[in-house]
Amino acid sequence: MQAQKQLSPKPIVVQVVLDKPLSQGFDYLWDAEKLGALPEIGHLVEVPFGRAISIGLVIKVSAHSDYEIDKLKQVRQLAPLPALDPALLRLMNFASQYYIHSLGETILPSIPQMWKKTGEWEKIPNKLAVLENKKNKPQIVGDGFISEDQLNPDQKNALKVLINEAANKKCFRVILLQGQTGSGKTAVFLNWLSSILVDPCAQILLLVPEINLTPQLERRIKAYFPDKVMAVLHSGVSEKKRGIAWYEAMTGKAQIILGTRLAALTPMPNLRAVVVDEEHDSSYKQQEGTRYSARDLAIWRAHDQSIPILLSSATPSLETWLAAKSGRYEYVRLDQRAQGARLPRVHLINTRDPQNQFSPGDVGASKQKSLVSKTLAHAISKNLAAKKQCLILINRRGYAPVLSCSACNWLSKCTHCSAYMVLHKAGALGKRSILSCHHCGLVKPIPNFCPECGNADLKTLGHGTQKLEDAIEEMWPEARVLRVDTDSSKKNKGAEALFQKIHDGNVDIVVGTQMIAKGHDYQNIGLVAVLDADGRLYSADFRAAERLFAQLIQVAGRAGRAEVSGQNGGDIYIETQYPEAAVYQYLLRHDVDGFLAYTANEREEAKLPPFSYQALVHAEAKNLDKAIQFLTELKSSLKIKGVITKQLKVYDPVPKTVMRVAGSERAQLVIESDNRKLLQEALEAIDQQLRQDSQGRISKASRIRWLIERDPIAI
DNA sequence: AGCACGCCGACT
DNA sequence: GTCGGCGTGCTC
Repeated sequence: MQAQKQLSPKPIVVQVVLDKPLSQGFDYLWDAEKLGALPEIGHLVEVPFGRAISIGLVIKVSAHSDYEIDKLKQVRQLAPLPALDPALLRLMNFASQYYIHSLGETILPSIPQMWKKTGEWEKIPNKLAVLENKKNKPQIVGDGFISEDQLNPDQKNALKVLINEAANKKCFRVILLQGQTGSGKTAVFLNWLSSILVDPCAQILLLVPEINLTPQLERRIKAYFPDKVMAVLHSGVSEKKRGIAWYEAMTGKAQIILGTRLAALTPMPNLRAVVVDEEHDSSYKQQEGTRYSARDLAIWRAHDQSIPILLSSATPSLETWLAAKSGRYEYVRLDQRAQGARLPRVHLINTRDPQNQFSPGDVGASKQKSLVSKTLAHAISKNLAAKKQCLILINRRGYAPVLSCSACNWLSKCTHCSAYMVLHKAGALGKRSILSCHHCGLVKPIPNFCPECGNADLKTLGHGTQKLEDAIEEMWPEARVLRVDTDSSKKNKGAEALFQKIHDGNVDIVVGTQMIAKGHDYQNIGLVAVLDADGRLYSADFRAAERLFAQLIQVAGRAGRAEVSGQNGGDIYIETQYPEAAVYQYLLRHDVDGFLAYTANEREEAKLPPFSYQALVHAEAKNLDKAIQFLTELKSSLKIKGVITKQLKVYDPVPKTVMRVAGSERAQLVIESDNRKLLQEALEAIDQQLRQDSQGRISKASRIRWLIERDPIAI
């Protein structure tokens, strides 16, 4: 009705997708005069939608619309951005289909917030001009450069394989670079990238896991490429800086794009090579919105654009390792530990063996000492005497995982979730001690009396980092103890400051979660201990052992990093009730390939991934029965339709491990097939069926929120 | 998804 | 008599 002007005989119609679970696009009129440009596929625009104003992406330009043309509204504004390039749009299209999410929901969240503030669009061209003028101040000083001729023979060989004739012509290659921590993988791939960046236009993408991104790596890259522009994209970078980095990547101004999973979706018109560091890391899997795997999408992208991609890891994922073994990927090994650093000695402490435990008769045996085995305590004392740092890991933050009543067995359950509320002592999250639910964030004061029976004697069960910190301080009063976990790094200005303290040698014993192991390379750690390692083995998830193994190998890599001549490799102590378990036995021998071969065998027999492909249908409702019933009905309708065959298995619906979260209850259905295509077709059919009797992602009949997830990492 | 429209229940 | 529950349909 507003396009009532002199309608030219040939209107310009654009189709726009929005960040909504709507599979269709919407048509709008394009007033080239008002918008000051002709439309292109990949343009970011502002459009009226319903009675709101929304942001969308142009995916089609034509002179016709299937909708009544005089009912079309007009595009309100065009972003001051070039159009997203066709290669990126191909990637987005693939991701949208593969992960069963709308195109809009796939593209729009990948665009930095800065570019979606339509009110700012007018001012941006000026701002960019100003920025252009005051640039050229390299804030990062390079450090850690190892030139090609400083590489050890192993590294030189690896590099020779990477830089060959094939590398000169544009072609798709996947290379697994496997080597122990300290074997110098980074130096190898940075030298490889440097051979690609000889082309002044070439862009390279370096993906790193969520927590691994530290100034340390940035400095190192800067040392290799002092004259290149680097764009850094991760959640620690401010909104504005991220927006600018993304823009520099999209316009080709930045040659090096360093970032976490999100960076895999960045437009890079001159992309020539990709590196995925720690390729096995689960943080490459997005767990919200379009649940993509950044590693898998990066491989797809490399294939689509005919460029090489290098996957680097000390403990490759089973998928990658098998592909390399079978010759589907190239396989490059770095088996020598660089510069004479030796592998740490692994010690398994059987906590069921009374010999390893303090007995009441021992001098100074106390409640505190029950947290640490006698064998470990001795090793810590010895290590401290040798003026080395100790790293003690426990995979639970807070003081104690549960509070309980000694009289009536009341436990501190969360009222909204099927989980216990964790006791945090004063000083961790606030000034007062509290109970906190790690699933929904609910915080409660600590009751003085049991809410059930009024008994005043409440006691804690189990222990977390806080309690361990207390115990350690009591056992080694002369030692300087530092706790590193999400809570303590929130209180300080990020984990970085804490890591620096360790670096500077201002700490003797570090207590913390897995987080410590992913931070830095430290120079003076003589001992690493893992308490209650078994915790992760109890999990029902079939990938638990694989994850634990990778974490333990990574942790072990922190010990004895010192590359001082004559240094020992350091010691790693693992407290376990099951020292005979395969994970620990392979770890004892540092036998990564043995463990992977063993795991591959197990998976093949059970026909589990990577010997089959999986997907999940999540369902969330007010109560579990409804969610289960919804999935049961879905399953039986699939059976009737003949979707379920010998080649496509649909399991029975089950409650999720943490069934209740924030007041709603959740169930899931596993779908499995050894045929990728068949699974894909089935998922598309399921999506279509569920959409038919849903609005958005909520079913009409039963008010169930549902979601399809492809290649889940935990089930 | 987000939102308006519309038709039935317990309330100032 | 109305305020508000959430079932239903639409968004170019």
